[in-house]
Amino acid sequence: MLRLFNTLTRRVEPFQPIDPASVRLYVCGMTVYDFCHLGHGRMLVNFDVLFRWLQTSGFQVTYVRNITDIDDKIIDRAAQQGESIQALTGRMIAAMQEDLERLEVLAPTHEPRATEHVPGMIALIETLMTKGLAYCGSNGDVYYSVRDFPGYGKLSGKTLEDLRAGERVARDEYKRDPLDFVLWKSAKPGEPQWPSPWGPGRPGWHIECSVMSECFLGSHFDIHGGGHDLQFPHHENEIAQSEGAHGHAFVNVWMHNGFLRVDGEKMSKSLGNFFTLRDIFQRFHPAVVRFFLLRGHYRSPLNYSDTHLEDARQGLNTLYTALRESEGGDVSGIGQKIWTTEAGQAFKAALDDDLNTPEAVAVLFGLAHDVHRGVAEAGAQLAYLASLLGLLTQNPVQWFQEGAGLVVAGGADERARIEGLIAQRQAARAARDFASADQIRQALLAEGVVLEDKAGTTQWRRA
RNA sequence: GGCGCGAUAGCAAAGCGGUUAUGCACUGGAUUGCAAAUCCAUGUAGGUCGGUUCGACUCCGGCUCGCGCCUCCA
Repeated sequence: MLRLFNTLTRRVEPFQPIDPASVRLYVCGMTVYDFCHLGHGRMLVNFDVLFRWLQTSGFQVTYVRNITDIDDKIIDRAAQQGESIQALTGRMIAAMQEDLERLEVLAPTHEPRATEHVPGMIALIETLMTKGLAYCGSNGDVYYSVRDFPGYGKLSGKTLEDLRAGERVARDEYKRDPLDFVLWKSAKPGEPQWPSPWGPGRPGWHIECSVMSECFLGSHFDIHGGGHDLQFPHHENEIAQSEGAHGHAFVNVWMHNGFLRVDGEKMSKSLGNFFTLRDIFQRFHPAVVRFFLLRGHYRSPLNYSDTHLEDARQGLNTLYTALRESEGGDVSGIGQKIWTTEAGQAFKAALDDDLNTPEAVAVLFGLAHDVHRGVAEAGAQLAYLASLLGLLTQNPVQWFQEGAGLVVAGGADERARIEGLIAQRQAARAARDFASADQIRQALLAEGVVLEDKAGTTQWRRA
């Protein structure tokens, strides 16, 4: 049985969906004003693994991952670059989708955009007004009144007093309480705006998730996820909005993934220490990045460096070597019987234990070992289990020839040239001219091509 | 200042109150015309000080160090 760490209770607990056959999952996605960086990639891959594992576990999963396509940063960035908001967000959404496809992150069931749900947001704010949980400030902004929502702080484990004691709580003359947050912002000239009972304006950030989750999943659903930094205030505020409006529980399980770090510090836009996925993909194959991310537990911090990515690449190559050895691993005929095998059971136990992907990956290495020792079906099991994590999806021979996880120049022409040299070397070997044969081996090795003589033929791969 | 998380071998990273995690790198042997891959065999751990226990890397407490949230942030 699947067990998940629930931020709300701060412990790992058995997962039981509201409806036994299906799971409703919502994850806070991207604010599209820039390219995705590796930290975003980590979050998206982690929840992709959850999505996949829930499905593998037999649940019918409705997965909603929103896109925030209106907010201050988007407005600022568009102005700064002299392009329209739609042009900027359109460009960034396309880039994100390309990045995610390369990372083999599956498309969610629904991917709503904030701008498509403004009427719903206005309706929810009106409900909050009616219930006395929201008020309109003299500046025309509408605020949520946190002191009127009992239980504010339950997700982040903070009390209103704790929060007020913080040095960094911003003062705002229009708010009744410094912790009150904006539900609706009145429009400034030239900014995008929608009509509302409080005048033209645009929604605050938190309200969109309360509305879009309810639209697709109802007002009470199973799992809500996001990065650790969203725990407070974003998710806390979502709870205040949704539970305040509906008067009943909003989400059963809250999940938050740990940060990706650079030199021990959180990778973030504000620190400027981020690496975009597309930059990394210029050097490493996306599969290496995915594998690197899954070698760590989703809740632990994970340090990024080229050395770590290179370690991951070597490890992934070990798995691909086994897969190549087993001739690709014929997955047909595996099916449900995988769960009666030792490896299958260990793999399931690992993922059922709060998505312990490092341990699941260790099972894959065990199978790779079995392949080389001639254990029947080990290759097929390896390919099958790895596919459940979105790993080892490439053809192994191609994988090795196209760069073995590195991005190398050269296409079909380059391959023909290498194979020509290999043919020359084979001729030299046949003539027992080992000096010439070794010369070709050395020349190819110098350009990163490794030759592997085996059973009379020569296989090659990139180092 | 408030709240919380972490400290595992050369590097990365898990589980576990007593039995090999795993990967990368390294060492010896086998194999190979030479290699690569692989196999076999080895080595390197658990911040620090106490406590609980027959026994602790694993539980409890102090200390030190690192990180996060409290402001936009995945």
